[in-house]
Amino acid sequence: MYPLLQRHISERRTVLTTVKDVARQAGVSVGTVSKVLSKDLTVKVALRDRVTQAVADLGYKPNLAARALRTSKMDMVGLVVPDISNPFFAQLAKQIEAEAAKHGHVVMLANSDDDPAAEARQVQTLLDQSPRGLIVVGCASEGVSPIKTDIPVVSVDRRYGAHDLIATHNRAASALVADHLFDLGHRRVAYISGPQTTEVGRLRQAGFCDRFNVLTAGLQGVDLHVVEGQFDYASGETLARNLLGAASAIRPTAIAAASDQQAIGALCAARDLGIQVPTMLSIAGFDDIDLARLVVPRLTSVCQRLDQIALLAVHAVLGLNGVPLADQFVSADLVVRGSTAAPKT
Amino acid sequence: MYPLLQRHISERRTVLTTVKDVARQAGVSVGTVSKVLSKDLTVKVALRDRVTQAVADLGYKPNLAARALRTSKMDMVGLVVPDISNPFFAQLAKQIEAEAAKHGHVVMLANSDDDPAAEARQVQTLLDQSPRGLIVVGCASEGVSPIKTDIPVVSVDRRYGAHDLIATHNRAASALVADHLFDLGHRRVAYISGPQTTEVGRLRQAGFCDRFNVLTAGLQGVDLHVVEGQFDYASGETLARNLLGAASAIRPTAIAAASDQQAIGALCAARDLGIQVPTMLSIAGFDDIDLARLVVPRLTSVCQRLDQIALLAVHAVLGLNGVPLADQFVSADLVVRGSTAAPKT
DNA sequence: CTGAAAGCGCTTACAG
DNA sequence: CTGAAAGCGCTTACAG
Repeated sequence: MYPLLQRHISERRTVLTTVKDVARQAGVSVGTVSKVLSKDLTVKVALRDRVTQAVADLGYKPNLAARALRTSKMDMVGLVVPDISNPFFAQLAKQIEAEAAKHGHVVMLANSDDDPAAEARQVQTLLDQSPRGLIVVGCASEGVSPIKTDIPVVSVDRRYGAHDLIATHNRAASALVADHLFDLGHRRVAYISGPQTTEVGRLRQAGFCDRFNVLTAGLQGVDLHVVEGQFDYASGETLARNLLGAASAIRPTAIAAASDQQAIGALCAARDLGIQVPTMLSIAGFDDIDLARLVVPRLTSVCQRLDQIALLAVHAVLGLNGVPLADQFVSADLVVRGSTAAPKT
Repeated sequence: MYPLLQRHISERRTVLTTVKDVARQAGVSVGTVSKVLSKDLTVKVALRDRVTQAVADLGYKPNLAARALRTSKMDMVGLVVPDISNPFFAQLAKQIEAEAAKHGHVVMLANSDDDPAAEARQVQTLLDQSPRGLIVVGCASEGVSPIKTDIPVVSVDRRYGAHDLIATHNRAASALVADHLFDLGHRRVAYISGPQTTEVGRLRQAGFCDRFNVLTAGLQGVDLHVVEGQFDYASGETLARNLLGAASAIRPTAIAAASDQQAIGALCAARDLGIQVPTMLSIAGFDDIDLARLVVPRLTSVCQRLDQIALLAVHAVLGLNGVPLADQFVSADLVVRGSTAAPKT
C-alpha cells in the first residue's frame, strides 16, 4: 500500500540489524533480546546463549538513538572547556575521555573561549543531547548562569556557576612551594600571583603566603613581596624584571610564581639581567607543563593529579562508586628540578 | 489501566515539552509543528507564526534522540585524534569544533593513543552514535583497518586507512623553507627529517630536498646532508649535536627540521656547543607551535592553516558547499623570525 | 521465566 | 496548505 515507504524500509534493512532480526534468528521475542542485552539475569541461560549467539552471528549493534528515546539518556558525557588548545585543558580532556570510555561513555567537547555567553550556549547545546552528565571548566570571568537541569553537572579546575567543584587543593599545593623554598633557606622571597579576580589566583597566593608567614614568624631578615599579574609568560617576565632590577642586597633570593608560564617568563628575565638560576636566584612555577622540563634549568613546579581529578569528575556525574556530587579537592605533588637551590650566603 | 505508567509519563511531562504540547498551544497538528521546525516553507505564514510563538512560549526544545531515531542521524561529528594533549591536534580539534558548531553540530572526541587497535575501537564507538560524519587523524603506525559504513569519513593531517585526506601540502610547504634558506645564501645545509615510515616525514623531506637540489643545480660548494630522526625534541638535539660537532669549515650553515620540536632541540644543541644562532647557524622548524615564539631566538617556522583544514574537513563530511569527499591539500605560510639569517661569509 | 504490546517524540508520504 | 497516522528501534510493566 505504501510502496515507496516499503522500499525505503527494506533499503535500510540491508544495512541495519534490529532487535527484531535478532529475535527471529534466536527464536525468541524482542523483549527477551532486550533483556539479555541489558544483562537482565531473569532470562534463562539457554535462551540467553541463543540470543548472544544470534547477536554475534548478525553483528547486531543496538540503535543508540532508539535506546535514548526510551530511556531519555545517551551514554555520553559533555565537557566544556575555555580553550582546548590550552595544554592544561587538553591534558584534562584526555584523562576525562579515557575515564569516560572505561564506563562506556563518549565525550562531547565544546569550547567556551572564556566567554560566559558562549559558555552558556555551549552548556545548553550539550545538555540538549541528553548526556548522562556534564563537566565544565568555568570561564575566568565568573559569569553566574544558573543552569537548571536534572542532568548532573560538575565543575572542574575552575568553578562554573554554583556547581560543585573538583580541583586541585590549590592552597595546600601552593604551600608545598613555600615549604620547599623555606627549607632551602630562602628568607627574602617574591611571589608573582595570578589575577586576584580568579579563585585559583587567590587560593594559590593565600596558600603560599600564609604558609611562608607561618614558617618565618619571628625570624630575622624575612621579606615576602607579592606582585599581582596575569597567568601568562609576558606578565612573568615584566614583573620579574622589576623585582630583579634592585641591588642584589635587597632583591629576592627566590621567586615563586602562580603558573609555569610566569615562572618561565621570570627565568628569561633573570637570564637577560645576567642573574644565574639557581645559583643567584631560585624560581618555582606551578602546573608542571611540558615546557617546564624543556627550559634550562628545568623548572621546579607543582604537578596536578589530572588523572585523579578526571576520575572523580566522571564518577561524580555518572554516580559511580559512591563518589558524591560535591566539592572535592585533590592534593598535588611538588616536583623539584634544577631551578631551585639554596641561596648563596 | 496502567496507573504506574501514567504517573511515569506525567512526571516526565512536567519537565519535557513535546511537539504535541506545542501543537495544542498553537492549535495545529503535530505534523505542522514539525514542518515549521524543519523550515518547510509550504506552511502558511499565519500558522508558522503561531507555531513559532508557541515554541517560544513553552520554551520547547526538540528531543534529539527522537529525531535521530526517525532520521537515523544525529547532528554530531566524530573526531578521533592520536592524542588530544598534543598541542597541534588540540588546535585542530578547536577549529573543527568551531566549524562544526557553525553548522549546528556537536563534536565527539576520542583518542587513539597512536594505537591502531584502539583507533579501530574508537572509530567504531563514534560510528555507533550515528554521527553525520567522522574525521580522523590517523595513527603514526599506519594500521590498515577498512571501515565500512555509509557515514562519510575523512582523514586529516595523517591518512587513516584508505580514506580521503585533507592536509597541508607538505611538499610545497617544506619547499618554502628551502627557498628561504637558499635566498639567504645558504649552500651547506642539513635536513633533520621525520621518520620515513610516515607519509608526513617523507613528504616534508622530499619537498625540502627536491627544491633545494633544483635551486642549487650546477652551483659550487653545495652540500645537502639529510639525517633521519623522530619528530621530537630529543631527536633534534642529538642529531644536531652530531651535525655540529664538525669543524666550522665543513659544518652546515643552516639546519632545517621537519618539526619545531626537532628545531628547538637543535637550538639547544647549538647553544651548548657555543654556536650562535642565527649568526653562525640558521635553524628553521615546521608547525609554528606556541613554543616557537618563546624560544630565543624566536624560531622561523612553517605555519599550517588549521582553520582551512578544519573547514574543509567539516564541509566534506557534512557535504556542505559542494566540498567533495576527496584528497585536498592546503598551502601553508612561512613565518620568518630570528633564527634564520644570511650565513657569515 | 517469556511474550505481547504500549509507548518514547519525532518525521514524512499521503489523503483531503 | 493541513492533518491523521504510521513507523523509526528500543525498553518495560504487566499478563500469563
